[in-house]
Amino acid sequence: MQEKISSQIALPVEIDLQSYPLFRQCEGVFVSALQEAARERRFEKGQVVFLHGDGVECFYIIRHGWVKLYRETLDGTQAVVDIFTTGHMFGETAIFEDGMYPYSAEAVEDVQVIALPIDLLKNEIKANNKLALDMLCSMARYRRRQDREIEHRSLQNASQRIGCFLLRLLNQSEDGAAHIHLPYDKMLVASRLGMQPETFSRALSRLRDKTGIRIKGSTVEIDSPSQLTDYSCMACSSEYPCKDILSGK
Amino acid sequence: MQEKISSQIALPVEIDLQSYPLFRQCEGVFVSALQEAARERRFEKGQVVFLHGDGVECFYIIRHGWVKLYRETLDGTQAVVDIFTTGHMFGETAIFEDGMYPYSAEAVEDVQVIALPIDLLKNEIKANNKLALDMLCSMARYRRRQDREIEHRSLQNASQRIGCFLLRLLNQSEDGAAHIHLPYDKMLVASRLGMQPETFSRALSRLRDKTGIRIKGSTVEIDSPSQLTDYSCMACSSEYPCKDILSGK
DNA sequence: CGAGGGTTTGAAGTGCATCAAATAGTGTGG
DNA sequence: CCACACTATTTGATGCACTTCAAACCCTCG
Repeated sequence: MQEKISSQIALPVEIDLQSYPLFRQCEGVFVSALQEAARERRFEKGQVVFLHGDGVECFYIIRHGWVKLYRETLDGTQAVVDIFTTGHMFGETAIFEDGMYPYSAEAVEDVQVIALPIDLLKNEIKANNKLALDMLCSMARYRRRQDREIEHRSLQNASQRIGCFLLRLLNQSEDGAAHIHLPYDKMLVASRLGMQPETFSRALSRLRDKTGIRIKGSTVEIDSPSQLTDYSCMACSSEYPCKDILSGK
Repeated sequence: MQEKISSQIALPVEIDLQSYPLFRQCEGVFVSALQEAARERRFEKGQVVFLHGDGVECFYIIRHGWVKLYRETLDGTQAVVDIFTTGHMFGETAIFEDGMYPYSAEAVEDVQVIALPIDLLKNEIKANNKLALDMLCSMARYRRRQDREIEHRSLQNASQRIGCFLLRLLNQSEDGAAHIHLPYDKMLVASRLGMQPETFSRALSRLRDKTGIRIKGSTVEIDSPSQLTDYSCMACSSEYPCKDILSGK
């Protein structure tokens, strides 16, 4: 399934970097240098953006589409680290690694990204304290997310994890919209939540029976979100109900 | 088991802060301000250092003993986030939280810590780019650890997790010492690894049978560490054999 | 010695994974 | 627009790993 194709389009691109939280406070010189170096690249579904261990030159901002970050064990099992979409940045933490990406990245569907040279970021962080602070905040946010992830994996059962996942999608859509659309196919949701597709299917049915949600294909209708939190957040140590940490980009 | 006793000793204390990686590059003024504000506190086994959600005033450096960081769910289950000993720092990430500790801390055995006012650190990070960079590195290190933790919990079985834990203890003792002592009681090791004490006991026996280690009470003798890596690192996506990330303080 | 924890062992239950097969859904070419 | 191919999803059956409950053992310390 993984193909590495080097014939991606890499064109200069117009982009308002200062609309991204990390660069909001940055000075014009740095931002214009970044903007000048920015290149648009497109990847088709299944294409690999970079592989774990590749030498690092760029970090990426997603303009459109979905990308999954994953790692592989010696025996070939794939562990999905995370799945990102529009507005999210990835690969930037390689600054603190020894020049290698800490995971692989693959387009989950056709995706359009901005590639930015990581050296520029690295140097600016060294020189610009505000950027360093923003980066610290962003890493702290990520850290909270990871902490919660670890907890969820050990304390929540499959149905509760799905419920929690749905609740976070609810939070992201401004209003508490009563029906939400799964962002990508169920197999991928399953791997994001660390379970098998079969388990996902069964766990989702169980969740339906317990919380009165309705499922039509990849759409989920939720009449009473509180019933969902009651069930899902029971085994979670976060504040009740769970505040969305995911949305931080 | 949790008692909150406010009658801890809090005495001024002499300490060479610059021997800690985070402060190595810091200027004299800041370091002496910190040193002046440093207070020694002792906690007996089972005593609570702070609770999740407490207002944050201090962060801590462990001088001697063991502290566990944990969170609790609504139904009272305790999830051990981590267990730290001499030289480690904890509570400092509260800088990026909204004035609350993100977990609770409890002395696992009698422990001696240095309490330092977190405001000083917060202000210095804002002013001192080098400190911010060191903090970034430290968070990146933590992040790698967490990433690996998530992976281990989903890909390794109980015996492999124990094997991995032992290997990290081996790395920490400079030579590849052939026998190591469990740092705290088995119940706690079990919860650190996210399993039940009974599971730990059984999994350790299985590990013994598979890798030829010998177990005498809380001492483990390892003749061939390579046999241990062969078995434990099989299900892990890190470089083989697993490099120690834990040791970063 | 005896009480009380930590640790081990046994038996039974639960949840998820795995393998296998049926079904639904999607896109393709005719 | 239909039939076909292919993939995603669901369902069933079974197995394994870990948990849970219970009891025995062991160790330490008063």
